[in-house]
Amino acid sequence: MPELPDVELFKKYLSATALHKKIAEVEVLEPKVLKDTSVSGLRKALKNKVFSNADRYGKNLFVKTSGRYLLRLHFGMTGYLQYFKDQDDEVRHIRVLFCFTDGYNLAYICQRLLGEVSLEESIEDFVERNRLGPDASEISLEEFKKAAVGKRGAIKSLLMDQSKIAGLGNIYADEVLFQSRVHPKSNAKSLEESNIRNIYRNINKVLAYAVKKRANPELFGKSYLLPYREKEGECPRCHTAIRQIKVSGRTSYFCPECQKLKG
DNA sequence: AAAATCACCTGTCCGC
DNA sequence: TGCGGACAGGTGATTT
Repeated sequence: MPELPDVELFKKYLSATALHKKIAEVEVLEPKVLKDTSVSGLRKALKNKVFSNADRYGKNLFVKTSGRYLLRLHFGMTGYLQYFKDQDDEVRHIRVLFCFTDGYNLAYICQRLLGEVSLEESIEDFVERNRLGPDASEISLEEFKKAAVGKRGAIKSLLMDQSKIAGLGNIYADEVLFQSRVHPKSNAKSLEESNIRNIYRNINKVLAYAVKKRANPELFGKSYLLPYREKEGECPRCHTAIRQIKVSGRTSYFCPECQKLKG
C-alpha cells in the first residue's frame, strides 16, 4: 500500500485525529520496527508530549512533537495507521500504540514488519543522511531531468530509486509509465526529451489523482492501469492483454501495444 | 554504475 | 485437508 499517495493520506488521517492530545503512554508491541532507538527511548521522547503537526517526505511520515524529536513512521509494504477508542481487538498487527489521555489511541500497524519507526532531529537531516532525492510531488522539471536524462538502466528502476526521486513505488511507477506510454524496461538513455517531459507531467498528474481518489483503485477512472493490474486484465485503452514482467525484481504490468520498448 | 540476488517478515493463495 | 512454494504497493546489503 504505502507509496507517496498512501502516506499523504496517512498524514491527513493523523492530522485529523491525533494532534494536540497529550500522549499518556507509548506501547511498543514489536521492538523490531524501531530503528536507532529503544522501547524506553521512544517512550521517554514522547510520553507527556503532544503531536503538533504532520509532514511527509517521499514515503516517510514525520510527526512533529512538543518535545525535541520528530517521530518518523515508514510503512514498509503493509503499514498503516488506525485511530480508535478503548480496546479494539479487531485490529491485528499493532506494532506501536500511542495512547492519549482522553482514552483514544493511534496504532501503527505493520503486518510484515518491513516498516520503521524512529526519532529524528529534522526532516532535512534525515533526507540528507539517507540520501533521498527530491520528493516526487515537489520535484521540478529541471531536477527530474538531472536525475533521469542520459542515465543507464531501466526507466522504471530509476523512478523507484528513492535516491533519485522519493515517493514512487512499484504500483505508481507502473501507472506513470502507462500514462506516458513508455515501456518499463526502456533504457533512460534512449528516451526522447518529449518522453521525459511526459513522464514528469504524469508523475504530478498520477500522484495528485491518486490522493484525490484516496488511493483506492475502485475509484479510479477508466483511463488508469491501476484497477487492471491483474493477471488476464486488459488495457483500458486498446484492450490488448496486459503483460507482466520483472523489472528490478518487481512485477511490472504494462500494455505491450501502448508501451513499446525503446533501447 | 547498475543489475541481480538475497535478506528481512507475515500471510494468503494456488497447485499437487 | 495439508504442505510447499510463490508472491505481496519496500529497501538495504552483497554479489556479479
